Amino acid sequence: MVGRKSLSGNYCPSARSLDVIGDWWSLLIVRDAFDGLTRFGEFHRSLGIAKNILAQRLRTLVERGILTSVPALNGGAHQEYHLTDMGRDLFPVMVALRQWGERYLFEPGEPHSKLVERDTGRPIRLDVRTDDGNAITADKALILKVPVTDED
Amino acid sequence: MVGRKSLSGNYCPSARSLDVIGDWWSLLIVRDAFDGLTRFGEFHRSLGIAKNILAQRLRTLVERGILTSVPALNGGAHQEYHLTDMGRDLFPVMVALRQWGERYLFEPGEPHSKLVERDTGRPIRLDVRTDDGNAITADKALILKVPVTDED
DNA sequence: GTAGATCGGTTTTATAATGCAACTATTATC
DNA sequence: GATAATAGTTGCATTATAAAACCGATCTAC
Repeated sequence: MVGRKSLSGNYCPSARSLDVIGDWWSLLIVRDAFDGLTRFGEFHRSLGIAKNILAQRLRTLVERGILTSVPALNGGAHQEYHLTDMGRDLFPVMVALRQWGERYLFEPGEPHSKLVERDTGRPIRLDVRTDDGNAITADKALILKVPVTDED
Repeated sequence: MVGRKSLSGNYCPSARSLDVIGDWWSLLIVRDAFDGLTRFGEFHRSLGIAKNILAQRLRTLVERGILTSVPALNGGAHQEYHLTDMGRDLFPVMVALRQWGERYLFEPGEPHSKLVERDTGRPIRLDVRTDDGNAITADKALILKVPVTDED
């Protein structure tokens, strides 16, 4: 292996996204960050990830601008990892994954965590639409490739 | 290594989803399938993936119900790989990834492929909402963990 | 204030996943 | 019927990952 293939030059935005957060652990760490976790040990316990891998992932997530490491809000001497705006904007990705998993990966009636609006308790979901509000399914969509340098 | 950690028993739907499609190549294959590719060689050329890895991924995607392999529509003797309903329902995940990538991983003005409504050419986007249509940002959401067996 | 526990990692070592190239069997093309 | 393309499989080299041991700095209990 000559190192994992990089998709960073690809003109498909999905491909570039996967290049950045498509590895095994990154999105799980982000999920925990959405859940309010900030410290090394918290991620470690929550995910059961090996510590060396966790350290490496946190480092690259910070490098790539998805997390920042800030020097502990509460006087403590440790670091805390917080989502940046870029990281927080992964929210729809998380919701999409969650929605799909709920539908296909749980037995009917099997318990699972739920995502709700904090204030009202209403369930949260997500839909694909055109900018004028029309709901879209996959078959009604079309990918326009970039004109010259075909790549996508 | 004792095999890559399985998250299939996790009560967080996002985690289970990542367990199924969270590896390096699966979502890229699915993206190409959305793009209309069906044959081994097409995926191979499009992704530049090693052939043994591609074969393995196609096999597990079929096993897991995301693709089906059908015996060539046009009399030909080869297999074709098509998205199942389960696979097609990954569409929002793809759109979410695409939208995030467009925003953060391209220079202003840098060309990239675009997703539009086939009939009208209108751009497609996606939003997180409550079931009564209220737009939601990450900070307004809350994950309700499953009651007894804390896991998520 | 010091002994022990906890936190946040790094290092080492073993194994699994990946990539590459070569090979094969089957199917299209001429 | 020869040639090439397709759709893989096999074997080997390399990389990524995991588990466990280790380590210094900090926090806690006494």
